[in-house]
Amino acid sequence: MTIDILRAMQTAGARLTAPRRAVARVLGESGGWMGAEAIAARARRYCPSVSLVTVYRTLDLLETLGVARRVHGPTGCHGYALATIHDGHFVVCRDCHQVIEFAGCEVDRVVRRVARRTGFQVETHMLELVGLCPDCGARRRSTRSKA
Amino acid sequence: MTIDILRAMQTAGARLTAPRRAVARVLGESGGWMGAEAIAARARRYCPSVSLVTVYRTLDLLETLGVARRVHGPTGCHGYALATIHDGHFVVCRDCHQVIEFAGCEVDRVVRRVARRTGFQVETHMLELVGLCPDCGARRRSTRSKA
DNA sequence: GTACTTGCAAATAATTTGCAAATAT
DNA sequence: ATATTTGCAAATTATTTGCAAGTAC
Repeated sequence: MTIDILRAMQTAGARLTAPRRAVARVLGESGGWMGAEAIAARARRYCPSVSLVTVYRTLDLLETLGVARRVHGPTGCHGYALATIHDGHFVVCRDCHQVIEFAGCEVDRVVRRVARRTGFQVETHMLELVGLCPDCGARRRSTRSKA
Repeated sequence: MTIDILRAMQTAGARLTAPRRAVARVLGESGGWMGAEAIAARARRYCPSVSLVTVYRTLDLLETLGVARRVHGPTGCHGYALATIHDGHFVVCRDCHQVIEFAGCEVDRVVRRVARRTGFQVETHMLELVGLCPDCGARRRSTRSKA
């Protein structure tokens, strides 16, 4: 996980600095998405001096390299998650922020159909599913039954 | 178009004020998405005093009523467009901002498949296609061939 | 008449930029 | 050695809120 991120940066000719390693590690260790502020807070475990600004810059870099992807909450708030599938999308849990990736090809059919019907030359698309992960779903059900 | 928006507000028990009529009209006349600032500017044609704050508030209302929908540009900037299909999605032109809706049922299959595979209980999803509309696509092609 | 709306000004939130000092290669 | 990267402070952008005055019903 983390290693892949570091390798991607290195391959791209970016320097492997302590702040960047820290952000990569945080993203690699998290099984979900995190906001910039949270990433910065957590990254300070590994690089105490890291600033929020650098986190933003690093996230930009990682997004460009395709190893991290933006998560758009329904409310508009942004976060980032590790991207391991090329051109994938996320299902995100609204409770615990866990994310699971799925391949973009699952929607390609829809994209092609809409493109043909509308005459649009579709270049990109954003898709994100939001709901409850199995754990949070189960927790909710048991909590509700107790009430 | 515009009438439908007014009717929806009325049905919901919201008051039909001049600012709201103006925003509704702007959205109804636009064949694409517009940002809050642009909507405010245009709405002043019909209600000179309308403020940006009220535009935001009205857009919130219209979104709640389901007659307008948020458009999430790839860069994160937000806009709004008229929503005529229940639970639909947009294809948006990155040049002229034109939007065309398509039905949500086109992606339901994908959503169900991913839900089953991941065990997530999917509640909502966001999908947006971005590209060039037929006109802008043609314009680009002819411009490029001249160069 | 009354509850809902508006507009102003100010607050908030999230992200970006200029620039000198620090550092990976 | 040098070009890249960092952190600070300040700027920007987008949106929200408190509140008194205005208005639809």
